[in-house]
Amino acid sequence: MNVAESLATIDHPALRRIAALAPLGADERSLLHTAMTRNLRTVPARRDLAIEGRPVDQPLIVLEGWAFRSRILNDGRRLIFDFLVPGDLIGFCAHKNPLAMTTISTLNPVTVCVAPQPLDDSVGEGLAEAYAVSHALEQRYWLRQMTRLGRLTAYERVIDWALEMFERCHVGEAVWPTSLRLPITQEVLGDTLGLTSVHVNRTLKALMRDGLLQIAGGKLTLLDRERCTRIAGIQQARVSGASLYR
Amino acid sequence: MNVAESLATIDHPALRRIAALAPLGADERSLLHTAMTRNLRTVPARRDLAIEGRPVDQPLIVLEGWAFRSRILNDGRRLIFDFLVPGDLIGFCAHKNPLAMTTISTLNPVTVCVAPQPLDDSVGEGLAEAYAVSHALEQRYWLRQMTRLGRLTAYERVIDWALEMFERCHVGEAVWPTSLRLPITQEVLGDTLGLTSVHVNRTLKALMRDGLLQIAGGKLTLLDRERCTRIAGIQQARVSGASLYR
DNA sequence: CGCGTTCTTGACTGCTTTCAAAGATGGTGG
DNA sequence: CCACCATCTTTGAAAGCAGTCAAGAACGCG
Repeated sequence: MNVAESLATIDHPALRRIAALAPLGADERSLLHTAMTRNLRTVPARRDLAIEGRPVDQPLIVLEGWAFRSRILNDGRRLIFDFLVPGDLIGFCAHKNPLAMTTISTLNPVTVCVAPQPLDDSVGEGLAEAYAVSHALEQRYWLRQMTRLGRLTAYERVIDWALEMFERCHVGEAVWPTSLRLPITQEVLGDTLGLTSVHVNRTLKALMRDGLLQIAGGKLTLLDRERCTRIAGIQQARVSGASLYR
Repeated sequence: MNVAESLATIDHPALRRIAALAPLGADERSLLHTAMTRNLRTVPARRDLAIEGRPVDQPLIVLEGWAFRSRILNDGRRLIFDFLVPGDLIGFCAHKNPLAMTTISTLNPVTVCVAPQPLDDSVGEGLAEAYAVSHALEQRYWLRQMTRLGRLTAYERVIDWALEMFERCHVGEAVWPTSLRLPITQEVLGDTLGLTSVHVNRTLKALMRDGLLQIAGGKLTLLDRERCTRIAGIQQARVSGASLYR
């Protein structure tokens, strides 16, 4: 691996996010790098990466694009559990013969690679730790989603969700940008927040009017992060002593 | 230990539930049995077994009593994520230095024991599998909870939740009893379903009027399981996840 | 440029909450 | 055994947040 490749890979958002979860050795980074440059698969937008109830196959890493986990009720109602962005893991299961618990669908073209397995105790300890922390974070997001759906108003839900998206996309980074590209419609956001798209629209208008945040043109912009954080007001528990958050 | 004790333990709901998750060898049952008769700890009602943000200590098995996982917002709003009943596991984490993601509080006196660790690959494979399946089930319940909170009406939420409680308490059992003792108030149920206790009360009245189920005197009774299943059945996943198009 | 998707807005409906107060329940001590 | 108290349940009236329905405007892609 030459220097140019090394730099390019180190800058890859997916690798950056995974590396932020646990300290990785040079050999582990190399394992990841190899996986990320081979066995790539790109799935077009609006396709399923997994279908609820079907057997889970190889564990994957999302390298490019966005996807979401959802469930659709018999009468058509849909709930979106969460989004998968570069650096997220798919299909890790500790037990035998696992079945997919949710459907995973792409929002735009998604590139994945097979997640490398830890080789032995020396090469892979950090990797295993990173996978475990990634899983713990996912659980934390699910708890936060339950709290949003169960106890926050529409206004609060949008704010809290927006902050979470920044967190997810910038794990371990000291500074957040002020905006984030989102390939999602208001309908998708509604199904994520347990609202109708009409009410999402009205709520977004109110949030912009109040100078808190803006979602327009496929871009989420935090207009007043300070005030958003205060309104969301949910205490955030850290999952690990490691300094993932500041 | 005399025979009577042994029989009593084999019939113990906690052991029965864990054994239903994966085939356990005689030595593994023995490990569990030893753990379940030593190092017991009983915590009174209305105490915390864990506090969000604090370090997680030994993994535990609930032997007796009920507890719940919750989060309380700054202004006092509370969401209950799920309930822990005999046979449920607490404090299993794959990564280092884990912190509790939720507070766990007891509803009545709860007896726990330390969960035995698998000894090696021969004695413990089934145990490890049981723990993994238990964890997967927990995640499944969380997804179901998100769906309830995000997309079901109050009426549907109560029904779906009631069926889930029977499922949780009778994992792997062919026949369900028609009723279940629940040490929970309507206030607790409201915080579980994202409703006010007042509306829970009204909804319960409606469900009883419609002959579907009854929650009274600390007992949940399924009056018409068939019809309840049909109403909650909207939660059954559709095979065609393909998602964006309705 | 044209068409389908997405966004926006208004009017109306309705599920759920809020507020308040009375009634039931269960445990405790006299 | 009963009085007493705290907790929990129940009910009504009014208000509010979010959903529904509908239609026009804006956007983006080919």
